[in-house]
Amino acid sequence: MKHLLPLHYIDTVARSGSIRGAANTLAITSTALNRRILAMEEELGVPIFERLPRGVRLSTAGELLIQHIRTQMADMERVKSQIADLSGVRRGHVSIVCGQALLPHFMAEQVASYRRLHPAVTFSVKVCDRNTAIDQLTSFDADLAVVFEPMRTSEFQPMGKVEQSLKAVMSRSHPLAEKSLLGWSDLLSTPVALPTASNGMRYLLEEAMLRKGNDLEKIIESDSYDFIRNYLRHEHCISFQLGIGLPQENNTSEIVYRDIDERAVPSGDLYVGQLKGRVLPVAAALFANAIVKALEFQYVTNNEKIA
Amino acid sequence: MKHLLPLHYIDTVARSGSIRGAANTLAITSTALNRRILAMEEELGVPIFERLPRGVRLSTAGELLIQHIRTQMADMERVKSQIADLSGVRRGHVSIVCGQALLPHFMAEQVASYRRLHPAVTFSVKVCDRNTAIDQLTSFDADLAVVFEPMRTSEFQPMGKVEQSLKAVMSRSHPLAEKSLLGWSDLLSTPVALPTASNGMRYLLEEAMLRKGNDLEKIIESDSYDFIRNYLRHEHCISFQLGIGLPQENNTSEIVYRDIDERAVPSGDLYVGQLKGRVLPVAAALFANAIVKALEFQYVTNNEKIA
DNA sequence: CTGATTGATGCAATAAACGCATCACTGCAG
DNA sequence: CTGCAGTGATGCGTTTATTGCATCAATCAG
Repeated sequence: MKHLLPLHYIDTVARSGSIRGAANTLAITSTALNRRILAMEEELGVPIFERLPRGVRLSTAGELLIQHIRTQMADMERVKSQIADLSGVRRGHVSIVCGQALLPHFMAEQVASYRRLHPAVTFSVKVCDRNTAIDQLTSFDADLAVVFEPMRTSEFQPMGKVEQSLKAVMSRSHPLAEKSLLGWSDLLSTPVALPTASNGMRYLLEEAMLRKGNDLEKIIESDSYDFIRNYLRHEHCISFQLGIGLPQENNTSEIVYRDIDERAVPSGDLYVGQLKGRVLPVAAALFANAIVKALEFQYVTNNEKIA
Repeated sequence: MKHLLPLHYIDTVARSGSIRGAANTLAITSTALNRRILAMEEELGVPIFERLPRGVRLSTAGELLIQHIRTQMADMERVKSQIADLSGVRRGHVSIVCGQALLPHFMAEQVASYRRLHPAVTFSVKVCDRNTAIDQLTSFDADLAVVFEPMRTSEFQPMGKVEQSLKAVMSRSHPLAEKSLLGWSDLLSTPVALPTASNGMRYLLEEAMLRKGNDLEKIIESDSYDFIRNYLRHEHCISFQLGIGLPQENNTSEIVYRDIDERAVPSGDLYVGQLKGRVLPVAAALFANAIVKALEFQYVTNNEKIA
């Protein structure tokens, strides 16, 4: 959309923190970009950016403006999506942020099955912790967020939730692999590898430790589940995973998953949500419905397994 | 704002119903305007307007787009207002629609006293019935609406309300002028001049007639209070007015106002409100607060008079 | 049919945007 | 302190996009 090109320019400068840098990514010269910004500030009557010796930074007025700009750009996408929708083709782009736990199996399946129905819809799926997830929503970089135990904030509007209990992950040769249900004392008896503090699971575990009054033996901390899972094969320790992140069958694998007693570590809530007050593009709204449905189904089958 | 000039063009064409007509009001040639629209439709992939033999009309896609455009333009005004606000000067423009009853005294006082505080704020005050008031809000032609007994709709978001009882208006020489409180039988005993059906007072009266089972003797119907008030001097009949529409003192006037028994015609609610979900410009929001306060005060003094 | 009105289009004139080279300024490393 | 690398601002010639005029095809009222 041509008319909001100037807005896109400003957005890029705000993100890049420098006019020249933004001009580079926008594939225009810095002079052109600089002049457009000067013209915009002229129109507005106040500077949008503060000029620093090493670039620019949004002024207070710029903060107000950039929020408007991002809202408008996102809303234009929604309108285009709705227009495309009423001409029959369901097209558009859905941008999702979610925790690592969901990515490998659940999200991949969901995206794939949605794209089977609507091949014209494209996706971008980004991994991030629950703090930045909210930021991504407010800056309109993401349409949907799927996060475990999200921070309480007025910006986040839940569209669905499902309870998720933690599972213990360990090598098949680990002594605790003998048991099918692990208690708190079991968890204390072995070293553990944990995700980083911004992770929702970590939050649940910290809370459990606080409540029980004794700490787990943390030997590894990493933001990569892959790394942790591989490490489990080298040393006898355990780690954790959400039920939804488990592969379907694990009979042959070297890595096994075991349930944890609810009384040891309480289960937490997995939320699907969007930015509060925003009207989502058609494709994003429909996909959100789909994963909420899928989560509810997963919840039911989970409970059946328990029962 | 230059970047939303194309949007303003489309809006004007939509309102005017013809490209040439819109080009005329925009002070450009129809060629230029036509081409901008063609370019926009090209970008969008679908036509915005249906081409009729005698002009153009919004297509379905155009309806979606025009709503976005009006939202965007109004929101830009809000941002500009907020930016102006943080640089100290409180400037901006407030557009109000309200029923006839409020205009002559109440609204004039309110606008005047607000402008005494903030001379940089300009006003436009339009009179319309309660149906079109909502339309004016949804099309962003008005920021605020002050209406009596508004239509129930999800678009209207009340910000304050005050109960208003009807007063009877008549010539000083009218027989009923002797009494200080009029009952239903009094109203039946004389011809009446009524506002048109879209008026809120009329709605209350129709409801009262329906409930009582007998009709008032309607001899005049007009959408001009001025006309009705003048007519009262030529024929012995009565009309109605809201308490808030009364002049402060009426001792010397040829026209007098009398209370009506609540049991005859129940009082209705006067609402101040805005478009649901909209964030108002600073000036409009502050002015809304001011008149809500003023209405509450008026309500209190009214009740004191009654007590 | 005739005249008036509508939106679309080819072509030349105009206005806006762009890119290059350069300046003035700041902070950092030597 | 000095030179260097990085930043945003500015003058000028060129390129691109936009505008306006004249005109066409289609439609409708009388």
